[in-house]
Amino acid sequence: MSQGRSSWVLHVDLDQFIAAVEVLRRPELAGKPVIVGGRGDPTERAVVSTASYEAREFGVGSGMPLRIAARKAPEAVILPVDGEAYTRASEEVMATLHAQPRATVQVLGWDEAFIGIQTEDPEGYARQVQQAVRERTRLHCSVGIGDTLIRAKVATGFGKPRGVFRLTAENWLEVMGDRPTIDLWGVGAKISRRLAGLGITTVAELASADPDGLVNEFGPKMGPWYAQLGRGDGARVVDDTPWVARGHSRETTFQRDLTESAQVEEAVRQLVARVLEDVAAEGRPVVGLTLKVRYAPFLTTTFNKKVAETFDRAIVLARALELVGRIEPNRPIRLLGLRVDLPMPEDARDGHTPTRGGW
DNA sequence: TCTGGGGTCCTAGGACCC
DNA sequence: TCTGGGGTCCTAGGACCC
Repeated sequence: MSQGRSSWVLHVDLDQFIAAVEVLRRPELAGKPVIVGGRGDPTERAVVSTASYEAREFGVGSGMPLRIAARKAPEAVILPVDGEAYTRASEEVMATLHAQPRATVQVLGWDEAFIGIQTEDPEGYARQVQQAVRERTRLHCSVGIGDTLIRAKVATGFGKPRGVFRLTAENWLEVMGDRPTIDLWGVGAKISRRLAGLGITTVAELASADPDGLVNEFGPKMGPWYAQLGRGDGARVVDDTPWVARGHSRETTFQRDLTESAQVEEAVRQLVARVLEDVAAEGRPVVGLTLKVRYAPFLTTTFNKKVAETFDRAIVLARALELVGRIEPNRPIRLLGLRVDLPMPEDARDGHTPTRGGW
């Protein structure tokens, strides 16, 4: 590590991004509890997109029903989601990252990206990145430094807010070993429970788990992937290949449950029309169609239909309406939400397409 | 008045073919 | 009358992330 420049992965993550963007254009909100979600109306069915740190002190967090958030933080200012504003801010941030010297940038979403960099002083580089982002956008970010993408990503959490943290093979188990598996990126409530069923509750236990047991439980891909996650191992190279969408979707939640098939048809027509706009812009044909029907918060039914490569709106709509015909034909309709997914052809990048396991 | 909307990827099982 | 295995495609469903 002392000779020349070593390769590092930096993970840059904006702090309370959406709330921060809102505060920038409403300076009077600085230091106040701010919640952004839905149309900003806590009486509607909607959830919190982001809460400011002040709002989080009341126990408000992302994904929480807006109604409950408003109850927990009655003083909070609740604002509607303004996707275009966040897209603009995001573009400024990413342009700043791309302008960093020698940086390879892999954008992960609105508010985070990996940077691949060769340097002797990753902390110094990270501080430079933070300063550049702050000067150009007035937004603050945290930076994780790692020798793999996974370690960099996990490291960021220890840097928040506005900090820098380094996580490598050297200190991974020391820092993460005793933590529950759910703290890992990619392990949620369900998987951590299944891991516990195998006697694995901590990251250290997962890191040294019997590979065969994991394959038995999770299959040939996910089994080895979870073992690798436990060790923090994986890809070390930041991949700046332009991202190509695998498909597009539109989802909606009804303020009042739908009960008539005519209403369902109309809703599907609208969703299909909206998602086809994205597909038309991409210029690649649709190759399938999935209709997800939400009957209750946790009860979803999926209908798939293979579609021969087509750009034809009428055909796509007709296929979607065929699927509508399969929704509970013998029972009264009571629909909470709908989602239409339109996959597009795999991009021919000779097997390069990064997968979750590729991390 | 109980849960958004946009994504990604994996697995199991049945149908079908050789 | 009894009995294969492997591969691929498609559908349904699940899990997770921001």
